[in-house]
Amino acid sequence: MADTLTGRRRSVLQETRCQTCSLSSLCLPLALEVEDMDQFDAIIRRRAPLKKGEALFRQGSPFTSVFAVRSGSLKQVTTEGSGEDQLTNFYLPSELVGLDGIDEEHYPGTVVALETTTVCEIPFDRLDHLSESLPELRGQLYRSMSKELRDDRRMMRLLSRKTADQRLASFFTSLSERFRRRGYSPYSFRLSMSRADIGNYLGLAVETVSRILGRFQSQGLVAVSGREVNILDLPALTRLAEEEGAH
Amino acid sequence: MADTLTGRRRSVLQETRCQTCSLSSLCLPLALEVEDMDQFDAIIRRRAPLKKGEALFRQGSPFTSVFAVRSGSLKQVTTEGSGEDQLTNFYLPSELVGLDGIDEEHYPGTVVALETTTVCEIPFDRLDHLSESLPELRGQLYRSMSKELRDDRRMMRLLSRKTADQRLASFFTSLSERFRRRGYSPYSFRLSMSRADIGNYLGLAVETVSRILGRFQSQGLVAVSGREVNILDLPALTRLAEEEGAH
DNA sequence: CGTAGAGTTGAGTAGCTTCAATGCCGGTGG
DNA sequence: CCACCGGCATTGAAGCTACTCAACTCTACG
Repeated sequence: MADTLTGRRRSVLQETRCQTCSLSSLCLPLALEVEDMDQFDAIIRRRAPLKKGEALFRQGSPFTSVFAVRSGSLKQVTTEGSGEDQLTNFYLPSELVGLDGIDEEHYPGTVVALETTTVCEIPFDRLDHLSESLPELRGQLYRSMSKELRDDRRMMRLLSRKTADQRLASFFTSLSERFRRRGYSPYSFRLSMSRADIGNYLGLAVETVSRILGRFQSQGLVAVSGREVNILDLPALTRLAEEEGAH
Repeated sequence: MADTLTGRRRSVLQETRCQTCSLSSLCLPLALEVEDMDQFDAIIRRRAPLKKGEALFRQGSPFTSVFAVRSGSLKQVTTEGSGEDQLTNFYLPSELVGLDGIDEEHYPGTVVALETTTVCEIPFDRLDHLSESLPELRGQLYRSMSKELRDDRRMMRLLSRKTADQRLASFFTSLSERFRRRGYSPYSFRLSMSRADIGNYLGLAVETVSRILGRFQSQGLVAVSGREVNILDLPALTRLAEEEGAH
């Protein structure tokens, strides 16, 4: 009785178990059996929601955990030397944050919530240890990192070969696809990041982002109102994003 | 007797064991004890040397193994859609090739030898299995991937915020550092890649690479003759590479 | 010694940046 | 409740970086 009460209280408070989490089919424990998932569940630490602008962790602080996004979104920002910040990633629900901190023992960038955001904290030493006895978990972890590597390569390609138009088209089609996979509308969504964030991420000046958004709008590709986005012609955007011959 | 003969023949032929490999302090088995290294050694497959221009594997072929570079160098090239190739990485001895193929089950790019090159093939299923019982090996694998993630982020920063001069300065300082760590001269080395490769990698036109090399030379930063490079003022190059405010 | 590919050099230009001014929206205090 | 303020976003004009195109030279290799 005490048990069920506690259980119920916890789950009402923060929907606290992986098994009942709507993201479990996308998240790290994806491949696990029920009893294995319990083990995994046991090492997770829930966190109080982050408010917009709050940091999950800061660049240089000691690496202890990776985090799975439960709701909301975040950005990762790296400050190097004297230079300005570089925004290296946006994170959506079910994605894993902090994997690039494993070697070097500290986080290589600051991760900040773009809106009210909840995350699951997964202490890395315990995750590593558990991955010893759960091959599926280990595999999933390898796959997550590998996927991030491939995404990074795609980003390099974007930054070195694509025009500003193609970059923005890629940005929208990629977001659209990510929303679709998570069960949201791929055509209509709200951007949680500012134009400055988008520009920084894509290697463009804010003004350029703004101008091209305007052009896309007049071409009937998207309808943008502030941070509200409606994708009107996804095929055309996709074509534009993949198009040959930049420069 | 038969045993020792076989052993001797193998080691003469291709210096076949991790324990006698001069790279072991940089390579994957770095953290392993002697007896563990034997286990690791047992799963490695040696390969005939690749000639210049030969592919280690091609984009889209099934992912089976990762490879450790033993000598020589390689480039990774990704062809996407109709667009041109994108060169995403150069690999030097002790570095691990193919980690971005783990998920998706096929290699996301073609890897080609830039000169005569030898590699050790490490079948991934056996590596994964071995990593179950060898935590140090597992940790090293996580760290390798994590490091690659961080390097990618640095590359993104380079591509989106740095001027052509800064990119080339970064390229030289990074190469210099990598040679130094491997026990070669950080000041004098031979480029195994063409100007076109460098340009593709750095997101610059060949002509731009050539022009800036000329300028660096006239500024007394480097002496370049064909593919032979002498770094004359490493501190200045480093300063230039890290310098504030691009664009 | 000749040729093909690699590398250099020059001229003109496109695309994006920078600087500057103005418009819009959402939150806060009177 | 409304007016004001500050940050975010848009728009315009001018400038510069790096690209393209084109011609030429060098170098490696048969």
